[in-house]
Amino acid sequence: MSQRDFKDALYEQFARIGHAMSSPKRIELLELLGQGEKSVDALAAHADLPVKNTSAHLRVLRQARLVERRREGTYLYYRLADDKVIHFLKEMEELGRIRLAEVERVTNTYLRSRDELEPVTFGELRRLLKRAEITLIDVRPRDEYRAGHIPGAISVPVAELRDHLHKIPKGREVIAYCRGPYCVYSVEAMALLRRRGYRARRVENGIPEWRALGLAVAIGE
Amino acid sequence: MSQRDFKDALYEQFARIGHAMSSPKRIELLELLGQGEKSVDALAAHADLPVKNTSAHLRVLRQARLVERRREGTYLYYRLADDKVIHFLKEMEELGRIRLAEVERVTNTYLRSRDELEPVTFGELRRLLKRAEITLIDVRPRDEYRAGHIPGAISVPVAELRDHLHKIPKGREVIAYCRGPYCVYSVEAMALLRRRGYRARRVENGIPEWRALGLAVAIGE
DNA sequence: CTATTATTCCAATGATCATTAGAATAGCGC
DNA sequence: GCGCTATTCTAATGATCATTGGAATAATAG
Repeated sequence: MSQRDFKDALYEQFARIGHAMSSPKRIELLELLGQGEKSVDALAAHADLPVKNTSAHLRVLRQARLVERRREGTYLYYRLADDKVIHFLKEMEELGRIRLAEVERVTNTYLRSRDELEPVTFGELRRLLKRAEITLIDVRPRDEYRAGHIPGAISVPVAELRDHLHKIPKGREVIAYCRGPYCVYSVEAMALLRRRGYRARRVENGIPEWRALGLAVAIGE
Repeated sequence: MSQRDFKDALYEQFARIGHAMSSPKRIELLELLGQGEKSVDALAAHADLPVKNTSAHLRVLRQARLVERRREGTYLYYRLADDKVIHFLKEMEELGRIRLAEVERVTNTYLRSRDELEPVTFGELRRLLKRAEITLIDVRPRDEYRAGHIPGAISVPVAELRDHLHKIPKGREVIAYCRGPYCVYSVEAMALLRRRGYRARRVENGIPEWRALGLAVAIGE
């Protein structure tokens, strides 16, 4: 084997990972899997894709060894193969944020200027939780809450928020978190709460980032 | 703008970075640029590509804002746009190493079993350098040495090693380093030195990794 | 201004990929 | 065994990409 062949073979293997990350839909699927394991069906629904299509993308991710799966009855549940995958994805997004002005532009267009949202950092959140001064709500779908949430948070999926406001006391500040920095659930939740007279803010990051820092995660109801 | 449009636009931006990393040759080019800035010409020679082709790949990398360039006379010199790029590349390779058994296989085929090489870690290298017990040689091309090398190393490009053995004292152990963990220069250098009766080892990582750790780099001759 | 060198742009080719229809599989309950 | 559901596999389509020949550009030297 020549030196050239060796290099070619080596870089080709690395490129498999790049290739897996070269499709917007595959990135979205990985991001969703960062919230916890999910069936093909559920992934398809969240990513707005036909199941067939989702299956094809998962195949590519599986070939790059980024995801694994397990069977339960007729369902196949996919999960990230390693914590490193989320870590890598976050690095990629940070590089995007730094290098690509378009990311900032797109984000500002939809989320308004980020600063207007007065996001809460994890550090501040932990201080506030310790003093028990706030109500922390997890506005993701309930199964994602079950798969892992910040200790002390209560589950109020954004779709049910309007009907469950009675669960949330008015005197205390409400802090919402969801999937991550680009997830809109907490933005929507915050807007609704403020309209109803609550003091409300959102956390700037989500569960995958919380996990990546090695912070404790509560599981189940 | 709907939530769906927002997500699509956002993930499409991130996918630009994945796409840039989805070609083996582009990864090789980034790796080369991790050694220091280089002309299209030089990149083409190192990567074993036609200049035209190299130019096209650099175009893609430039569109993803991973590289920048500067003109000097009729030459264009490309460089990495940010230290984060190398950092990201290294993350990708680590994920590859963990996830892709093929990488191990390819590596072992060419470099023999890695363990046989008795690689020196950066930690050990620094201890040995402090005690001045070894001769440290940089076996990369001379321009890469000039662009940045480990303080205390002397430049002996692997191609010239055979004719410059007189520069290297026989009593002390010789340690060689090159571009990184998959670079074969130091492996070749080590083999030659051992045949000639030297005690020789190689460093397990290279300059990009040294830089990524924030360690001091010497520039020039 | 012309010639020369390094590089890019344009356009066309073939290769690879995403998507999607239709057939096939795997597990389950009967 | 049969029917049902979730998912995958196979194959074909069109879209995108890498590659490459030929023309164009940009800087320099004469």
